[in-house]
Amino acid sequence: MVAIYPPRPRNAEATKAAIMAAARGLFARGSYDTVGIREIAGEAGVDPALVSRYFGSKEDLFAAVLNRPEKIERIADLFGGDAATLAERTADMILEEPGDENTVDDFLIMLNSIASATASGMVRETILERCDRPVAAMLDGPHAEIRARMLGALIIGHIMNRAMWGELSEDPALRARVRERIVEQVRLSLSAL
Amino acid sequence: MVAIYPPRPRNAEATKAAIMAAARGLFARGSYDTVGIREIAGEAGVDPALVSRYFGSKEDLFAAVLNRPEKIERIADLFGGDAATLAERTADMILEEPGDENTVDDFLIMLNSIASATASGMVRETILERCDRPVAAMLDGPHAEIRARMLGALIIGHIMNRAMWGELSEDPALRARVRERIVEQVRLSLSAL
DNA sequence: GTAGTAAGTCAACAGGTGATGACAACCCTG
DNA sequence: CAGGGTTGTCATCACCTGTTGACTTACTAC
Repeated sequence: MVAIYPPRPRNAEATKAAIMAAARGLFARGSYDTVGIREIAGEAGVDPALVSRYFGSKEDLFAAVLNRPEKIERIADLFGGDAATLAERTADMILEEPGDENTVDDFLIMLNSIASATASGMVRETILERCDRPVAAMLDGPHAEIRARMLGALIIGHIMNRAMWGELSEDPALRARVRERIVEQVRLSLSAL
Repeated sequence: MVAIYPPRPRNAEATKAAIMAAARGLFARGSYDTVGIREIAGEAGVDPALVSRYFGSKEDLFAAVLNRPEKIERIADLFGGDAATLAERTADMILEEPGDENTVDDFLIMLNSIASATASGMVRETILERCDRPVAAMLDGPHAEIRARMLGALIIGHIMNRAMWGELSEDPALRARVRERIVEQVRLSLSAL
């Protein structure tokens, strides 16, 4: 027996949001090239044609995901706050619990598609503007750029590591030790002269 | 470079090698999904059909690139040597000069394709077997696995950083300072408890 | 020189991709 | 009720992908 659902409520706003959410989730687990429009539409429960209709092209959709206001705000909070607690904030972000609105996913979306011919430009620009520049601006002292990049390398590494192998550990005590070490690493990177 | 005259010497071994070299170079700059067989063949100056003929499938070709003996040996040297100088070796690898036979490229091939549906499994296995396991075996003390992973994160981050933004700096003095800092970072990661 | 085989070439295939335009259902306004 | 604009559906296009099989060319052994 097949349940008959109402075809789909005619609600453009909700449809757009569903597409966006599906794209976000899929782009965080695959890359720009591996994730298809039909796959996104299927995950969102929407006709594939609507993706093109509402977002123009796949490229535009990816750009929209990259520039989601929630993401931009979250990253601005992370890199624009107090310099004294940057290391702690960074470590907490890296060890963040999985969830729907996850900063780690925002980074994964960028990192997973950095080798894509189409998306790499956008990704690079976004990282430069949203991450490197704010961090470099926050740091004082010589070679702020290089120190910002070394922090960037650390974050990239830990996030890809986590994506590859899952959470580091479920033991809270061990997690606390790992967090401490990450904080130390970040501090060291930020003081790199 | 490929001589266009005479048309092409009938030499299966050289052809295979040319394909392999082209694939290696392209996979280090793009991902498994973005690099096509026609592109590889073009770069090697070879008919696309020969790629399938000599390597079976694109997947098999990628696996062959992943398991190149030179690469395996290089990585084994890096992670299998003396634990006391591991930090220095790692830093030198990260700051390696560009070249044809570059360890950084070997890592990039793996990292760029880690989000590919087809290649990610191979890549994960390779990293686990060739990097994580040797490092964990080399370390003694508690939680060798986690410490190996933290070193892995560091390497991944620095290599992706370098691929994104190019060499850190051309000033030799600055490079030396950066190297020092990386050595410190690696030491810290290896001692993470 | 000639057969046999290795090496390279070419055209085509099935399948998948992003994108489009015509159509149908719906809702809100008059 | 009738209109128009919005929202969703469907079939299809042109293109690109990996792969294959039939063909031609070159080399080697007899």
